[in-house]
Amino acid sequence: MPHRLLMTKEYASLLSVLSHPARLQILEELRTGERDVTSLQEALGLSQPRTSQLLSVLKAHRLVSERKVGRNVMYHLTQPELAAWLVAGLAFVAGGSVPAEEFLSAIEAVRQLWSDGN
Amino acid sequence: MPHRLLMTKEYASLLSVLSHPARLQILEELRTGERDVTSLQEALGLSQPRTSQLLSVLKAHRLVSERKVGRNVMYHLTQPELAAWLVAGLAFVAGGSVPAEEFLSAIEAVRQLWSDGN
DNA sequence: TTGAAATATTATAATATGCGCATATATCTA
DNA sequence: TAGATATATGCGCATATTATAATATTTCAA
Repeated sequence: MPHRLLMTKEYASLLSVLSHPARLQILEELRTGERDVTSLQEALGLSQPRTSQLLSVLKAHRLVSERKVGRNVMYHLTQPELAAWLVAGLAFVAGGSVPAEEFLSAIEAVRQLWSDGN
Repeated sequence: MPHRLLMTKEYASLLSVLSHPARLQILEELRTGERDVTSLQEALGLSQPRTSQLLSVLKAHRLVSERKVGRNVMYHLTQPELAAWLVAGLAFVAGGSVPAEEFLSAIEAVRQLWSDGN
């Protein structure tokens, strides 16, 4: 398979990992540093197994890395710059349309959230 | 539904549209300007109906816009900056690992392709 | 070593997506 | 108007993804 197509496929597969609300939220939580599974689980309001499998998907694509501390597992962004790139991508939500006022403010709110230390 | 979750869902849905090799290729083709359906169809080696439905997905999410010219339909990026953002995202393919030499060069090749006028 | 806490894995039912095929629509040209 | 060209749409099936529930593994602490 030619390089270009290979790349396109790899890239598409990366994007498909990102294209999931809960996985995006996990990345959002990790933008400020390490978190253990239970902490993420509570922040997202998900079950423990669900949280764990979402993390394993992110891990499989090397978006997050783990570190064992006692009986906990701490997760962090493998490449912290990913968070900034994701924030930049928010600009394309709602496409080229003229979005509703409310929607614009929602975008801005989330942008803040991701940018600030919270 | 709170703003934040709404946004996350919207964003995830945008990313899912991007997470498809052929759709990425279409966006790649459009990075330099307008193209009609037949031209895209030939560039991608897809059937006409398939090309058309891929375009309709991109259109539904306002990533591309159309313009009728005679009996042709010309498509273009609604937000041309999307292409640059996608190029930046290539950095995260293969995650934080140390990728094989060959793989790195493939990334670079594609980056060139997207950046240059071809 | 036994129990409890933290995390991971597996099986599975429900749902969504991808894609080929047939067909429809619209526009131009002879 | 008939035919050809360009594009779009609807349907159906195969496959992929999501999410829940049950179960397993690891580690600590008493």
